[in-house]
Formats: sequence, structure tokens, C-alpha cells
Amino acid sequence: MNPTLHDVARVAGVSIKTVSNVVHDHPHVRPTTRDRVIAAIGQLGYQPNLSARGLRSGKTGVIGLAIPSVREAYFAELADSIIVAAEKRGLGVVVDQTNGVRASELDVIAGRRLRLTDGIVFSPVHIGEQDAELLHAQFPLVLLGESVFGGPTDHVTMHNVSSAQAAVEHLLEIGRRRIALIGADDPDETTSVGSAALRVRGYRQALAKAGIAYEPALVRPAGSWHYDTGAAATRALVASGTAFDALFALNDTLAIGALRALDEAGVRVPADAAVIGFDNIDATRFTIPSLSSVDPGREAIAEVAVEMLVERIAEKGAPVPPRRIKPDFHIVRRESTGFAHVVDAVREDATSAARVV
Amino acid sequence: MNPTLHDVARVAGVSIKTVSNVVHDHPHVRPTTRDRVIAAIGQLGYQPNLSARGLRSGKTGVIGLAIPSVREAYFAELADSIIVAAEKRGLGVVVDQTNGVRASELDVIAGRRLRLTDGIVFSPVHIGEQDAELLHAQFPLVLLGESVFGGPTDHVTMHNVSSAQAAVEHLLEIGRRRIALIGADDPDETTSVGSAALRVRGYRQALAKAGIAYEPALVRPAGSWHYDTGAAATRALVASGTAFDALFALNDTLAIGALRALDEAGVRVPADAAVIGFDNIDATRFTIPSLSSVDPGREAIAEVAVEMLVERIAEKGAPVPPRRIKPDFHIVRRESTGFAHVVDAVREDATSAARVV
DNA sequence: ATGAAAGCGCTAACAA
DNA sequence: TTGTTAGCGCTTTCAT
Repeated sequence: MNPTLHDVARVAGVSIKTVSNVVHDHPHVRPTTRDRVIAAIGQLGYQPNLSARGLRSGKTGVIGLAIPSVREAYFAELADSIIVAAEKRGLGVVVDQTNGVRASELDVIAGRRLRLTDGIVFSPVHIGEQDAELLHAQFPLVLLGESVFGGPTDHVTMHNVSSAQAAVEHLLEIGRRRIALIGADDPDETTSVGSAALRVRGYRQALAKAGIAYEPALVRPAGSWHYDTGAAATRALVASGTAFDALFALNDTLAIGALRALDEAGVRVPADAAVIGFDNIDATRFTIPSLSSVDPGREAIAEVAVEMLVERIAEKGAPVPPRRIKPDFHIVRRESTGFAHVVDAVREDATSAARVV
Repeated sequence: MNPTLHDVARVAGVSIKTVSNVVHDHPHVRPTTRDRVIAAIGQLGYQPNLSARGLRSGKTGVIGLAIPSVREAYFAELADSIIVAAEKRGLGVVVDQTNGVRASELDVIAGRRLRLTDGIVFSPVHIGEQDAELLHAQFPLVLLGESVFGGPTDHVTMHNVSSAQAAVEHLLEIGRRRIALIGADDPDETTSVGSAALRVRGYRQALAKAGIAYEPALVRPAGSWHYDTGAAATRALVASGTAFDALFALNDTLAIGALRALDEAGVRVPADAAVIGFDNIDATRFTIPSLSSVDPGREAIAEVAVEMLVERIAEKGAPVPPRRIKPDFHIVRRESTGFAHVVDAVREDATSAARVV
């Protein structure tokens, strides 16, 4: 059995309160007493029982991170950033995967998952504006991702519309006019309330501003946002015979699948079709050609999300009204839209380079 | 305040023992009583307090996963598999990142991290054979990765030597003779005890069997195993002027960086140099060209690791002696070693395809 | 089939 | 400055 406060107290010849005071660095402990207690702790290898502490304090020191899947590159990088931000504050992170299944997402909101946590950072896929009612969670909650307008919870989101618009404007700036998009919501699918619609809106705004007509044939659904669906959507686009000179993929994984499908079809990137993705995942610097992308400020998102969650957890009395934060984004120009490869990654992208171990 | 067993008992007009019996599906509860209790639970929205349960039972229902970084593709996929395997058994997973720092790894072993867990699955980088002494953890522990021969803990490892040998034999089979390797331990670095040495051994065995002399100039260190270090090591290899007609990268991330560097140098893959990686991460099917790799059986590793850990957690009395398990590996042949691209991913690689959402 | 009560290890209010 | 003690919510033993 592990030693307890009582054991330490006995060995040190003091009461458990004194041991507790030492453990918690309380003042008003005589140095000699402190030394004796510390010696006893060392001798016994005492470690506080976190279940007992949790029961007593109502805090576990662990937060939950609910994401579709850590296997998707963007979420892996997000999880990394969240774990780093949490560790800075002495918190552990339990990772829960919803697989984008709405029922699982509702379980997260209802508190039926991730129970041994003080609060949850949640990146939903199928919970949206129409679900504002549901979002009154009984625990500290910070939402990531697309905006649930007017919802009752803190929210760290991205400039989905304006950054997508900026991505398309980048394609327009380099002279492209027939810009395809992959990753749109399937028109048959009624449940989707995610980022897709917002990014498509940005796409349409950019086109409208440039006086280019929206062409439905250029906008392709992809189902989930993975390599294989990106490749499949692109193959379908090519097979359709619709001419295009640029491709906006709604995330980088789709874009990497698209690069592959374009290569198979003999479409040169960027000569025949420029490509831009979204998320700026690590791999974008090493595809062939390297992939231009929208950097949504992932580290800032994670840092802010954890900070807000910690504040909510510490909150007493009247709650602060829900806050909405959108970190800055920027467009990263690489070979897939005609820009030179930068070998020195640090100069190109200080944010991710800083994390390279 | 959340409702407790007492609240439920009061509302249902029974004692807390009876509520507890209902919650735990104990027999010997009269159906009418059970219904009343269930109604009260529903009415109050009762959820057991896991801290209290943990304090009482000594179990938290959470396991720890300690890996270098979830940002690295292989570990992201491993974490996914571990989380899935744990969820099947009703367990949560706290993810801890060691960043491959030895001091952090020692903290994991000493139980100074990941404290609110019932046991830990640990993939160390800098803990090896010479540390067998240290590995007497005071909690259930399952090690992943390179083999700590004779250690006191359960271990799920890979056939590092024989699978690396098989990878090189694959390159030999397609007629390559000057096979470079990137990702070896830096000769100046004395702390490394990871998979690198074992995989290099497999490389040397394959060469020896084929009667090919080992050439140190073909074997390059890369520091950490990332895209950028793979690219840098490959650039250095090319710049050295040492002729080579194949490249074995000790993991896929290195290999993807190598593909990029080879492309920059005008070396065609596989015509001028065939390339094979290790891990068979999702991205390998979508690089240009697609990347041959060693599939180490990640899902089986995760499943077995969690199963062993659960057994250890449940263990009473005399412990079962430490077990060592090595799931099967296999070589996946793709374009980078001259094999045709298979569009239908399901046929090519049933294991990972099964997980595609 | 159900109830009463001890106690898991800790924190913190109160006492000395 | 240090000690005593109640009680967090649950599980479980023992009684009934």
C-alpha cells in the first residue's frame, strides 16, 4: 500500500495537518519541522493520492479534449498544442474521440463522456447553431471550430469565412479564374453544420468580389476530410471534364489527396492548376510541390482555449458572459501556388518551427 | 451541487446501499424497488462521482499513454488505436508527451507523471537495456517499442531487426545494391538506445546475407525522426557525392522528407533511387510517388498493449512473469520501390483501411 | 432484499 | 506554529 499523510506524519512525528501544510507550501511552518517532514516524505516515497484530493477539492487536475480523431493531422497537432498548454498549468489531458458522430458529440455535451475532468475543450463537427439550446453544459466548456452564433459557451474559433476568402483571393491574385473547391457539404447531407459551409461562403464572396460567376460544377463534396476522399473528389472533378485552373481544398489532408489525384491525371501543379489547402499542417512543407495553405493560428487557439477553460474552472459566483475569440490567420504561400520553396523552415514558418523538437 | 447517492436514496425512499446495488446491476433487488431507484436517478440526473469511486476502489478508470509527441504521425495513429482499444473496455486515456527527453521518461517510470491513472502504456525513446533496473515501476506498466531485453515489465515490441532486414531485402530483390540509410544514431550521441540501432542491425544483416560490404558513407544520422531532418539528411547524402540507388528511411516521416529532398536534387524515385520507409502511416499511400513501408502492426500492438495492461491492473496475488509480444509485420510495396499504385485502398491495406472513418 | 455504518486519503475550518 | 476533526461520495461488510 502507498504511504499516506498519516504515515508521513507518524514518521516525522507531527500531525497530518503539518504534513499537508508542507506539501502545499503553506507559510507558518517552522523550517526545522519542514525539514523533518520533507525527509519523511522522501524516506517513504510519499505521493498524494489524487483521487482523495479530487474528492475533497472537487478538482481532478485533468481536462478533457474531445475531437473527431487524433489520427487526423490537424487534430494531432491541435492535441499537441493543447497538451503543451495544459502541462504549463499542471493539468493532464484526457483525449476522447467522437469520430464526428453526432450522438457521441451530444454525449460529450451532456457530460456522459470524459467524466473525471474539470472541464472540456470540445471541437464539434455536427453540433451547430441550431443546437444552441443543447450547449448549456453543466461543467466548464470551451468550444473550438466553427461558430455557434449566440451560444451560451466560450468559443475559440477561426475566421472561417474571411480566411477562406483570403485563400481564394490568393488564387485570384496569381491570375486564376476557374477555381474549383473540394470538401463542400454534400447537398444530400442535411446534418452538416460544420466549417464547410462557412468556408464555401468565403469562396463565394471572393468570387463575387472579383466579378466571377459561381459555378456549381466546380464545387465538389468530399464526405469526410481525408486523403482518400480528397483524392476521390479530385478524380471525380477531373473526370467530369469541367475545366479548372486552381483548386481550393477545405483542409490540407484533402489537398494532399488532391495533389496525388492531379499527379495521376497528369495535371501539373501549379502550372495547370494551383492548389491551396487549409490548416497549415506540418506535412504541407514537404509535399511535392509544397502546399500553400491557410494558417489558422492553431497554437494561439490552443493556448487561448486552455486559458479560458482554466478561468472557467476557477470561476466562483456570477459567471462571466460567454466569450468569443478568433485568433489571427494568415496565408502561407508555397510552391503549389507558384512560390519558391524555402529550405530554411524557421524563416518560413516560425510558429511550427518553434515546436520542432 | 451534483446529486449524490444519498439524494437518490432519499427521493426513491430507499437506502444508499440499494441505490448502489442498482447502479452496479447487483442481483437481489426487487424489480419494483429497482424501478423506483431508476426513476429517481433519471429525475435527479444522478451521475456517480468518479473521484469518490476512485478513492474508494483504488481505480480511476483511466490509463496513461506516454509517447514522445502526438504530433508525430506514427504516434498520432498509435494514440488513436490505444484510445479505441481503451474505450472498448470503458477506459479513458490521458496522453502525456515526453518529447523524447530522458528526464521526462524517467519521471514517467518513477510515477511522477500521469498520476490519476490505473496504469501506463509507455513508448520510451531513451530508456533501454541498460536501464532494466529502473523499470521496476510501482504501477501497472506496458512498454512499447524497442526491446528492453530481460526487463521486468510487459513489453509489446516490433520485429525491429527482422523487419528492417526484410525492408532492405525488398530493395535488394528489385535489384538495388547501393542502399543508403537515414535515421541512424548519431555516432557522437551516446544516449540513444532506441529502435535505430536495431533497424541498422537488420540493414547490415540483409547486406551481409547478400554479400554486400557495409559502407559507412551510406549510413546517415538524422537526429530526431521528422520531415525536416529526413530532408536534411538526404540533402547531405546527395551533397556527399556518395552514389546510391536506394534509400531506407528508418521511419516514414524521414522518408517523406527524403522524397522531397530527392525531388529537389533531381533524383527520380524509384528510377534513380528506390525508397522505403517504416511505420506505414496513412500518408504513405498519398505521397508522390506513394511510399513503400514496413507495416509494424500498429493496431495489434495497441490492442495487445491495452489488453495486457488491463490484465495487470486486475491482477491480484502473485504477478504473472513479464511477457514479451511481437505482432507480425509485413512489407507494403508501393510506387517508391517500383510497384503500381492501388487506387482501392481496401485491397491494398486492409488493416488501416478498416479504420478510415 | 434492504439498511446501517465504517472508512478510502485528503483539505480546511477551527482549536489550542 | 501545530493539532484535531468533520466530511467529500462512494463501496462494502455486516446486520437485519
